[in-house]
Amino acid sequence: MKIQELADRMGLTIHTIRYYEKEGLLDDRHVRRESNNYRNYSEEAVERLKLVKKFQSIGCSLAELKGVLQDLDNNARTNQQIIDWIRGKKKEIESKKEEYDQMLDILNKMLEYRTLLMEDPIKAQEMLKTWHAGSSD
Amino acid sequence: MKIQELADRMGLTIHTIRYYEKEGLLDDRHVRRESNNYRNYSEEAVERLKLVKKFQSIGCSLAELKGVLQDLDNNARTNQQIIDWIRGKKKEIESKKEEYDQMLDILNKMLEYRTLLMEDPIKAQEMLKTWHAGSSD
DNA sequence: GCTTGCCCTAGAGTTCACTTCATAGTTTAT
DNA sequence: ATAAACTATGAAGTGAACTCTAGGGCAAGC
Repeated sequence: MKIQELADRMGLTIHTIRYYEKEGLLDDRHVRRESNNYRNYSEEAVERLKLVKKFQSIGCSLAELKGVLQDLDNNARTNQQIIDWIRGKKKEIESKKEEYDQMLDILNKMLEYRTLLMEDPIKAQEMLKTWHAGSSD
Repeated sequence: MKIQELADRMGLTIHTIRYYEKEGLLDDRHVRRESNNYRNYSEEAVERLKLVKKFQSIGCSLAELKGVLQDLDNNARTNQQIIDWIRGKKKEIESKKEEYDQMLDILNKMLEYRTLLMEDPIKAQEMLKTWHAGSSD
């Protein structure tokens, strides 16, 4: 498949895909060149880019991703190193999820207040007071 | 309190704090100038920066944050607009959390496989096969 | 055969969120 | 009184991840 098709399928621009290749996130299992020098992508490229997007969505930098993917590809690290990396990542993600939960709490309170403000502004005022009494951070 | 003290308390650099001010995240409730032109921060500045950090940690850009904070400050938007914004943010966070959960699943599988690989490589091989049979994305 | 459209490369430009620098005024300690 | 330490400003620099441009090669339709 040619680059534009892959870009459409993945929701990326052709620039981004070429950029990823330059950054070492794709290798010859994913891209080959046709006789006219056009890039030709395999289905594996789709899977690879899905993985890239997934990791990226949880805050992996491209550099980190590159390391991980290459290590998985060619077993550059020992199994123990990989296990350690996975454990570290899991912790990161779990604490990130906690932050998100805290943020959801904040938003829920805000929403509660704002909704009440539309229905019963006086009660909303009271709500504010109880918050200010008991919130310190 | 002067800038270095605030920086220490918040775990930020003085540069970052001045930068935030320049970007409109702090106003005269948070910073005033002394006669010598030094910035003098109130306790509210601490709360404000905590809020900034919180929003930032869930992926808000400073620009978005500026809009939100200013709107909350001076009621620039209608209550309904704010409610809509909160609902939108909640959805964003919830779908982000789902992504994190998916990622945790992936990591857990990887961990399971890698652990087994150390204890019983043959079983690990079998594990790989069952995955490849049933995974498409 | 010529236009239109997709492909190539190398490199410059952009945005975000800082970070560093140059230069200078102020305060504090010795 | 002078040095060290803190403050100020404006502007330039950084790194990540794109994004765009210039200048060119191939390919498909009329």
